[in-house]
Amino acid sequence: MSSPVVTRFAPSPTGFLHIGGGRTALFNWLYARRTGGKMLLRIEDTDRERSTDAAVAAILDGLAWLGLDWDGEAVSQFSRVKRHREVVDELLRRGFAYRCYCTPAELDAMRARAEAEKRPIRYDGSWRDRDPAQAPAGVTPAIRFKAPQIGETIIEDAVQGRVAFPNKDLDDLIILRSDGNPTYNLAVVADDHDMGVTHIIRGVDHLTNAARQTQIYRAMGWDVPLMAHIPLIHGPDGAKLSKRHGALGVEAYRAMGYLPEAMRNYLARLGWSHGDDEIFSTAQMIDWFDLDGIGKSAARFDFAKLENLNGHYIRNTPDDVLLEHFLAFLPHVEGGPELLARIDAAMRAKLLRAMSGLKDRAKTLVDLMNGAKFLFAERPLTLDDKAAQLLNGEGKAANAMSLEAFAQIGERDWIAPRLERELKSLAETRNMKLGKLAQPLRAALTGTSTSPGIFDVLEVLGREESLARIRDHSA
RNA sequence: GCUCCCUUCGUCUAGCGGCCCAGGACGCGGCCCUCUCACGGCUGAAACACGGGUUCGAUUCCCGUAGGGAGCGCCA
Repeated sequence: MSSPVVTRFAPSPTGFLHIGGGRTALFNWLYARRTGGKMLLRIEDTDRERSTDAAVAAILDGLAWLGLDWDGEAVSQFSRVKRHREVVDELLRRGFAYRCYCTPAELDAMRARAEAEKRPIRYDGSWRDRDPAQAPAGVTPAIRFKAPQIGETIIEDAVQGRVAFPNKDLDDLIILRSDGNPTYNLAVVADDHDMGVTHIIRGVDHLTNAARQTQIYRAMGWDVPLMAHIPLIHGPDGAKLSKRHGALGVEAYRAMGYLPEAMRNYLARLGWSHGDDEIFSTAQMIDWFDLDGIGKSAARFDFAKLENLNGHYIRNTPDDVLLEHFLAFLPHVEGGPELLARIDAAMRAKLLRAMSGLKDRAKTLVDLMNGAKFLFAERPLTLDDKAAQLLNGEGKAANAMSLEAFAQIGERDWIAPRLERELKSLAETRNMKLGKLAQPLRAALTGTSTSPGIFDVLEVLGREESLARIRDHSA
């Protein structure tokens, strides 16, 4: 009976939850779900200068939108500084740490010198074995970890495989700042150990940290959790995903009209695979997820594929559920709140009836919003270029014919199949192609050249509004 | 500069020595369907970075080269 899996997601609250962080969270969540374990959330806020409450809120909001939850309360790393200091003290007692009286300025100089001489940039260990009696007066020391200097530190990584770091390349890192606050690598080890974390899944940018952390675990005599360092996500151009290129917060993807389940599917497929499967539900994802399906190379973010996937999910979401998604989305998009304010019970009913026609043509909720605009439009409709072109003399004449035919249909019979029969028979008697009648109608009814099926448009708009819009543009 | 990692169609990937003159998906081209746009169906172009080994046999294993990435803070 092996112990239950405990994973954790540990973002630092210095900004929004970016897409790479979202995927890391997803992988941790999937692995915990898959194994029946837990996923913990820890906010790495030991950098008091840069951590903000707003960022914490943004991260929680991002996770909630992605549909990822965690077990227990979110832990603030900063709240655990006492314990971190205890660990540092123990390391000191055991001879695995020492006081370093170098000032930041001296360290900068050391780095600059190393760089100029093209030597590796490392702390020279000047206080490692120096007698503390030589400590300069008035300088509060930082505490450094006394790292092994020979041999190598091996990481058995579930994704990267066996990775060896020569110990001579890993210098004595600071574990407690001169102001008495712990640094990241120390805090992470103490917390992961105390929280019972069994599996650490995070970005490869932490791989070197993994080696240093392993040394601290060993010094403390603690078990090293299993690590899985997942590759990074690159921008469409292959460069690092920076704020300039698409390292957007997940809320930006919400505003672009993507559905959380499409996002989950896309993110899971980016760097992880289960054979040739492309589209899978969250339940399937949980069922299939495992660490050895994760690749080692970085992946580029491809909006075209995300869009395609999103379109799939939009089309396959039931109309009423999709309407709820749509309504929840509106507050986040430009022009959305204004639209939302105009949605009363009647408009809601119209949207629901139009939904099946609308969703087949939408790849994002933004498309859905644009597609639904004709429902909100007021007469006289403004026409786009193509619509205006369709409403030339010939188009208007066609509309006049359609108008005459439709006018004979009563309110009660104003349903798509009946309207379709009417227009088709009109086209037949006049020996016209249906398109010659339908396109001018579409232009008059929606102000555009593309829309859901014309008979559905007529039905949703209703008899009175439809006839009026056609009349506006008939000769 | 030093350490570590990566390299299959434009992109995401399957492949874990013969099933591969390399499969799927997105994107792109063509055809069909059709009231528009989508959807859908069919179809086409498109890749094992390069060079050496190992092996009866390499996309798969090893070593170089080239290219890319990550890390090298009293940041996380």
